[in-house]
Amino acid sequence: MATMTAAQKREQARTAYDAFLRACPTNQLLDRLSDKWVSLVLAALSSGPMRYSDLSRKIAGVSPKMLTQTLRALERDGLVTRTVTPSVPVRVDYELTELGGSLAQLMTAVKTWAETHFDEVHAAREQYDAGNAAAS
Amino acid sequence: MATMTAAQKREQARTAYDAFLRACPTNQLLDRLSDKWVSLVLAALSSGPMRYSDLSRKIAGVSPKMLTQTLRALERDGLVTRTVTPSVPVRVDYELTELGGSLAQLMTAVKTWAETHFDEVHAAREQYDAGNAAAS
DNA sequence: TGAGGTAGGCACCTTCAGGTAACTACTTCC
DNA sequence: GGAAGTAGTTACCTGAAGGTGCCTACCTCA
Repeated sequence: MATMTAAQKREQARTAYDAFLRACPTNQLLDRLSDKWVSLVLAALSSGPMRYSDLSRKIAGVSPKMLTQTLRALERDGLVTRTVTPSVPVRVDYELTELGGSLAQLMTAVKTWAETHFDEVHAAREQYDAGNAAAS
Repeated sequence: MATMTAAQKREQARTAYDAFLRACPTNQLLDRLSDKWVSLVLAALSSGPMRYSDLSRKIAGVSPKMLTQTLRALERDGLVTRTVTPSVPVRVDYELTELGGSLAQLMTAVKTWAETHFDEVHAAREQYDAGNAAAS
């Protein structure tokens, strides 16, 4: 029975995890929030509504595919609104909803934490790296 | 000059992005925080110190590799402490530092947001999906 | 008149994060 | 004496996220 220990345990653990953590709606939202581009788009939009091309310029490193994908996800979750103005060249504006705004505030709080404690983290890193190098 | 438009622009954009956003220390910390396992480990440790195997059981879905990797990263950033007790089988305890605790509180705030607004998000999703299906 | 901008969609292709499995050294329990 | 647990490390491999290029359709400006 030695052959099934690892596999079986893994299987059991996975099942337990699915039931215990994966099914938790909070976790699903957390996953969404931890997306790389979501925070950037949220930050960009927190200074007011923007058009698609404005966003792609402001965030710069984002590919059109990812930008569209991220915006669709945020729109689906009711965090941003997508307003199409059927003018001469079709113009599309994206804007934070109230819900999105409240989330953006939270992200700002996290950002503030990062800014406040960055020096501590940085010091810890240097100390860790130095200790690591010396220990060898 | 038509051949360089896309490539050149992309290059420029990438450079601008690197200088403008990637170099921002806050962004680096944000990246760390948005890690999938970091939040889970933080949540697990917020209820008190735990041993390696305790963590691997509690979080379940995590592989030993990812757990070690996550813990090392957190330790390096001064968010958790790693205490080795050279007892009979080497025993290792992980515990949140003060810094880690403050971050865990922030994550809890985000979690609270997610719990509070989950129904709104869920409603938005259903509406979006329904509208999408009907529109076709 | 054709090049460029606006708002993406589609398909391919690469990369790398993360999973899996196997191994270590030491000890204790059966 | 060997199987199992503790705390990992290492090498290998896959799958999915994300990047890139190419396409549309319409309009305007040089």
